Amino acid sequence: MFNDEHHFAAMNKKQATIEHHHFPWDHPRFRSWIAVARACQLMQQTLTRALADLDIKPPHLDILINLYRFEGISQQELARKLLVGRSNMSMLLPQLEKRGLIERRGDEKDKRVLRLSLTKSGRELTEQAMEIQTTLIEKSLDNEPIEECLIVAQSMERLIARLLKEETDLD
Amino acid sequence: MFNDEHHFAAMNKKQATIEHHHFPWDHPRFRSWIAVARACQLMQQTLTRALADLDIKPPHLDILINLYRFEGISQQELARKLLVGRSNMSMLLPQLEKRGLIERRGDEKDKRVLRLSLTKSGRELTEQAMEIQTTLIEKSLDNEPIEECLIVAQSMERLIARLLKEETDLD
DNA sequence: AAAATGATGTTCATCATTGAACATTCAAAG
DNA sequence: CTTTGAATGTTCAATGATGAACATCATTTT
Repeated sequence: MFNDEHHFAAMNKKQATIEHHHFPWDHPRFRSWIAVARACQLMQQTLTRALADLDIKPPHLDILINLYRFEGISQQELARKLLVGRSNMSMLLPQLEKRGLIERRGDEKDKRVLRLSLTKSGRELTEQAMEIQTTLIEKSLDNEPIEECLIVAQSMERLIARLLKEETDLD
Repeated sequence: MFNDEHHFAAMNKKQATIEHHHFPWDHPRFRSWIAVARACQLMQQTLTRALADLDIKPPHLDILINLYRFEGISQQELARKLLVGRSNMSMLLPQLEKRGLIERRGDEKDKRVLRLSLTKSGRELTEQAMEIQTTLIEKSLDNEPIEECLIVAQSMERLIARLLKEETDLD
């Protein structure tokens, strides 16, 4: 994946070994991250095809799974968990509601917030979709030792915490 | 990040320990993958803000970096490297061309293909943008030991190879 | 040579996502 | 109590990404 560049092919060996990290792709962390990003992209595309039969897409599944775990969550909280904007939820949730997969009920104490929950058919669809996603992930990662998966998970969670902290520090 | 679910809170301890992996979020690989996906999303958003001054977005940078490394690449090859559709390139490249960042010249041997290259200002902008991206990645990952970065990279590259193979097997 | 197959790039309709502007409602400060 | 500020959800225009249908050009088959 990182071969066949002919740019600067004439650079002599001495320079190439002495002058480290002149290009991004010479940085190990950079290359790691590019791999992560590409893997995510591919997984997303694969999942999209795997979910096609259920007529939902990854963003919808993200929503459904969170409603499955956190019944009565608000749109705002949902958006925060998914790291997307509120407006996005305002666009997607009415679709799911019209399909009879979710319900939106106004909170009694606070008339601003809408509390979300799955309907019966929504819960059933979610279970099917989660089964598909879990199978895909297991199938894709079953060659990776479990310890390495944990290392990856920990790295990513530290990264998430770090980026989120940076973000809130700016506000 | 995986606490506070009140769903099935009444499940007794025996069941919880004996019945493994009834829910996706109990699967270690599933949780790993969710973390990877969220981290990617956050990185993308952070990079978007970091690039705002240069008036380009991550997809443009992906293109520019590849043109920087692989001068004279075709649109098709570029789309393959970026794991996107050809139509996507047909939409984005004319924008970059109008901004004077890239050039598209028809191949002489094969009149179908357009060969892509950076202009002088395109190369300068790319270097600035790569500096920004590299700095962001280094800054975000400098707490992660280099060995763990390599483990992550290898895991991801195996995953990419695997998913790509699955894909071509279907055609 | 002619025809069929394949590869490359474009166009188009569709959809997810975003940020800004807005309305409503709540909470805090005066 | 009133005003001020913040939180929640909606609308809108703009953008990136996709797949299907199409047009060119190349390659292979017949």
